[in-house]
Amino acid sequence: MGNGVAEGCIRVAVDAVVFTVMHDELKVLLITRNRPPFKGKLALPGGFVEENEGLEYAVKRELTEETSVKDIFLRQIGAYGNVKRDPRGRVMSIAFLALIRPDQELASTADALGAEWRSVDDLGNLAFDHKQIIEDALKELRFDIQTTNIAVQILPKRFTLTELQHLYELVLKKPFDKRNFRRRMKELGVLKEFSETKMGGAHRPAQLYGFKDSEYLPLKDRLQVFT
Amino acid sequence: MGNGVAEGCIRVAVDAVVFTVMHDELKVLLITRNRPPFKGKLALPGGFVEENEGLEYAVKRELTEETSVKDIFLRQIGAYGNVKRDPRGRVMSIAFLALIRPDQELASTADALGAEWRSVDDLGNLAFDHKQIIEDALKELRFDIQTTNIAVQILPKRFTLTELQHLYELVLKKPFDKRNFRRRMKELGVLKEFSETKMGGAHRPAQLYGFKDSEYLPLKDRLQVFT
DNA sequence: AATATGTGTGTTCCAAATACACTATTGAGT
DNA sequence: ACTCAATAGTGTATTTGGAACACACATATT
Repeated sequence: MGNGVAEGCIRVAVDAVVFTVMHDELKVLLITRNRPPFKGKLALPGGFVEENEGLEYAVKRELTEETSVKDIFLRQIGAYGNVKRDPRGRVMSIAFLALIRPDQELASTADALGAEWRSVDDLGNLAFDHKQIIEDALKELRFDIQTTNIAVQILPKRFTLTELQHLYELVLKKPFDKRNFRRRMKELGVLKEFSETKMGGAHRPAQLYGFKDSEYLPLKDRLQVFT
Repeated sequence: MGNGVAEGCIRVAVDAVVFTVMHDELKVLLITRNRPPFKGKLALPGGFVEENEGLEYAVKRELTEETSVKDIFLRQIGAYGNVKRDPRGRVMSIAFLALIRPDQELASTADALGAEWRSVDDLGNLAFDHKQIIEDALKELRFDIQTTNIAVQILPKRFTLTELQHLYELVLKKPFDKRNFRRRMKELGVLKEFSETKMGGAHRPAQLYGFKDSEYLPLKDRLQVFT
């Protein structure tokens, strides 16, 4: 300990792990780095936190700067502080998780050579420890989708229960029984039913549903194992 | 963005939320601050991360320096990065959680006016946002005790099932049925039975148990809500 | 009208959670 | 030696909720 002004001063970055579903695959949003280190490699969108901004503000700003994605909900998942994780020197990073609709514009910007959606099963080598961060984020996502209404963020205002089930099956990588899934979802009490139906297919039109709450919300306070 | 060497440079601290159980109460380890800001106030043990040390190393070092508690397991629970959380300027903190045996020596050191155990129900005003951090840590602890073997850290090598149940009841603030508790604990398969019994009381001697694994370990990979 | 696709309801079956009350063993006191 | 107090230890019946499954219904396509 001491009294130095710069004591404990470390460069702090934020990184966003943004998931979506496209073409029946779970995708994560990556950029191609435009600067060393790891120039030309794929990495999570992110960057350094400014002196006068909060972490959540910083990650949203960086995300918009690098991918033009904006106005999304991001949840903090952890701090990565390994001394050697960045070749430039000591840089720690706070990682955030999001799940968004696939219809966002991904503009190229000055800060990155372009953003793209990559399948989580086919990431290749990534810059820094970003592969590890994505793995951790995926675990959090799988947990969150079972215990919060985070699905609000990716689904349109109105969706069918079949679409909802597809999402769950894709994220959790396992099939569900249709009838039981519908029953349980309705019993959770987080959905509202619209009077409209979705026409268009060669089949009976599907009832449309939406979430009652549009903010991130734990479904039950927290899981109880011992009751 | 830019190229400044000090870009994104923020002072980074670590804080330890260390719980134990004493006199049938859940306690948290606090120090009295010896320096401004908040001089004389209670705070979590912690301090600035050095340039060349990892986060976990830093929090262990600070904890030992300030309370002489050492060799314990600490799990990261999150980063606190509010711009205004420290009157000295921009300081963020990474918080860690631990659960330890109550028989540790708490020595006074140069860095703090002494460490003490305080009941979580009677904290009073704390420095910084430490009250919030403790609240969050308590939620994590309640979750962890149900989904990991974190109880290893606080229990002696050998303990009775009644002692184990007391711990759970205290942390989760609810009573359990003795028979169901014992059955489920045994079925979890994380306990081993010793042949010895605990003599001494004016009653039938209790069977002694221990944990098979002594490292922090999720009991099931992660909770499944949708099966 | 036959078919493909998806919706909606009812029933059975099984596993997990819950509720519940007595016996066993020791030490202390007399 | 006997009794009492105190805690350890145990088994079963019932309920509940989820999973699996059968079937009926509605619509658009051909």
